[in-house]
Amino acid sequence: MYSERPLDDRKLAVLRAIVQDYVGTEEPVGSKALVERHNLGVSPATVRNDMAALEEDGYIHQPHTSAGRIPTDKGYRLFVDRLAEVKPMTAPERRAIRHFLDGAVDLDDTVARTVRLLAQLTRQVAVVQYPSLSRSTVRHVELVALAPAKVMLVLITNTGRVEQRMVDCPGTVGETVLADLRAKLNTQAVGRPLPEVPGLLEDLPAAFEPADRPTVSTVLATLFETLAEQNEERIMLAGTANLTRFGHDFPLTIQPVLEALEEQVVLLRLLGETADAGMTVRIGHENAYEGLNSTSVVSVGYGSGDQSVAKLGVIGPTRMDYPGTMGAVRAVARYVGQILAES
Amino acid sequence: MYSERPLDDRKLAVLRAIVQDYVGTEEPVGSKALVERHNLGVSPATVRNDMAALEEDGYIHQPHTSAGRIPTDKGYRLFVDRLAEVKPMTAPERRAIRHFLDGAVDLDDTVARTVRLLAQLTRQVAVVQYPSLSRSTVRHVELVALAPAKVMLVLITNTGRVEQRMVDCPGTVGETVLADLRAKLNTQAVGRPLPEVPGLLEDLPAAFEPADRPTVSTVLATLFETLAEQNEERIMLAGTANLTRFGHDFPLTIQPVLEALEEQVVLLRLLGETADAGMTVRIGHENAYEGLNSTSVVSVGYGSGDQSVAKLGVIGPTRMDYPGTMGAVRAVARYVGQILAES
DNA sequence: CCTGGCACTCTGCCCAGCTGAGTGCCAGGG
DNA sequence: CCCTGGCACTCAGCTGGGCAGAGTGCCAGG
Repeated sequence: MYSERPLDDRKLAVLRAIVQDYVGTEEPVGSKALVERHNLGVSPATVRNDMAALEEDGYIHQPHTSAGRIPTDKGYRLFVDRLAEVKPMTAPERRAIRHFLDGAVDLDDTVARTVRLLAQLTRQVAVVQYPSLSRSTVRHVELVALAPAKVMLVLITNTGRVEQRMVDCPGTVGETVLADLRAKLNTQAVGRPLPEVPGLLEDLPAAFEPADRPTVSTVLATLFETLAEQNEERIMLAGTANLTRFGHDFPLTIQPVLEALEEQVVLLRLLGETADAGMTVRIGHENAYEGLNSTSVVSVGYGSGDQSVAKLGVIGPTRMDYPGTMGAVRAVARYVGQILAES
Repeated sequence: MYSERPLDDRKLAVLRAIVQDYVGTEEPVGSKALVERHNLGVSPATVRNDMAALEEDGYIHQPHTSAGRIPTDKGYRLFVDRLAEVKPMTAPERRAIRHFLDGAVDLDDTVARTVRLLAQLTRQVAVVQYPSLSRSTVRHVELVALAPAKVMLVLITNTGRVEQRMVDCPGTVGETVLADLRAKLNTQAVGRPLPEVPGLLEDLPAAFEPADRPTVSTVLATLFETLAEQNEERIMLAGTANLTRFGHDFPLTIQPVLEALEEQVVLLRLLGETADAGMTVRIGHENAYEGLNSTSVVSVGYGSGDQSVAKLGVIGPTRMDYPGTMGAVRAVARYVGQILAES
């Protein structure tokens, strides 16, 4: 890479204007239109020179001679990093968000409302990850005998998530043993982060009669399995209908995106790349997944306290309203966090 | 409506050939191409006469003069009712279905696998409704004291579905009362269909000490609420990426469909219109929901025994391979039923 | 009742020409 | 040294005419 001259303020202003106009009109923007719409204080000819410089540096691009300019991924990147301010939600908007999310009755409902809200606010595709097991703590463990040798194990986390598994025991399970195990499990595990639990319970079978140990071990094994099942991470989607407003060249753009959205794995990885703190914006080719090369992903972690337990975000065309989208994503994440903390 | 002459066999054969060709090529089919591809044993001119008759009766339609014919909704309807045989799955296909579904570990997984499988087999959008509470029976009810006045209620159905609710009780709940209530609930409700349960338990508070009755009533109220929550019916979707192969005239066709797919309510109503027994095919305008006017829905009930507990189906363009789609839908429904019955 | 022949009607495509937007470059002025 | 107005140039997109091909409807004859 050869060294680039630093861009002076006016060139930055021109780039900002180009991004704003292009996002608004979806059409390549020319020098004349630019000076008319923005008070740049210079003539079109001057703007043209700046544009030529911006193009040489790779911030904008011309679809063909005698067309206006379009920002490149690099241009959007600069815009996001240095030229745009996250647009805060207005007070009524905040109230509406708050109100909408407050109506939720359980975790499923909270996530469902969040994802719909986000899709509606940004008019793009919204993605919300369920609070992941790995960063939650145990609220309660319950054991229920369903049949002589069949026990149901229920794990409840502090985020309100409930996981249940059937356990087939090696022999009949006495109610007293079950009660004992239940009590011990809860005393030792409640309040602890999920990943720590296996270590804490390792020696539990030793506290039981030798005859009961196989049963205890079986139950523990299932519990550990449940705890470890990272791949059980779930995701909820909304706003796919907004894809139709993506661009004019349809099937080509939309199909890979729809395919990506069907793959939980892809979405999880996508959200996984979100930095733990602060908002992450991945523009166009910055996305590892090829099908999303012409989309941008704005994502952020959310959590019930200071720590983030899961991620959420939106997926839209690279040509999106970054300040507005980022504002909406941030606001929604903040409120979901509050809701989770309260419940 | 004026009386229509009965269509003779050859006209029916012509209609069948038109449907088959159009489904294959996606292009209006003309008389010459028809006689070449199918052994109709007559000349194009004759076919033309038949086509004119079919058109007059509204079974086919000409986009413009000097174009071939396209089946109308009415044409597809006749085809489905009288001309098509459900295409059974081949033995290897059946094995693959069986094998794929057998790998499921719980209800969520079963539904997820089913919907993906269906989408893949039909290359269309697949919809699967979770086994609904209303037709299931109670397998177990569990009560867990989480805090002095906080009880968790867990309801498990014979289809493997688990619903849990938090109950805030009016006062501290003693463990003995809870155990008593738990026992009574299970004795009276297990094995009963969900809708019957409220009637059976109505008088339960009377069996307790007056002091405990408010608690018992509160728990019961929550239980009944859970039972009644029909709107909790959930649906899983897959194969939306297949929408891109829908037609050439893109955004217009696809957008209303995507919007419909986002609305659980619409999907539920759609599946709700499925007849309880046998397969239902709704073609084009036969769909009540306007956005799906250019799509067909093939749906069927499935269940763990003789009775259907939920519905599943696919949504595709009216121009779809009906015999193949119907075969796939029927086969998948049958196997899911078996899986549910076994678990 | 079927068939071959024929005239007719369209759509889709190609080509040419025009228009307009937008550019790059240059010479002149603050 | 940077900005500006002017000017020639390029090229996508639209328009209109002309052409080819597919497909039809109708008719008279077997």
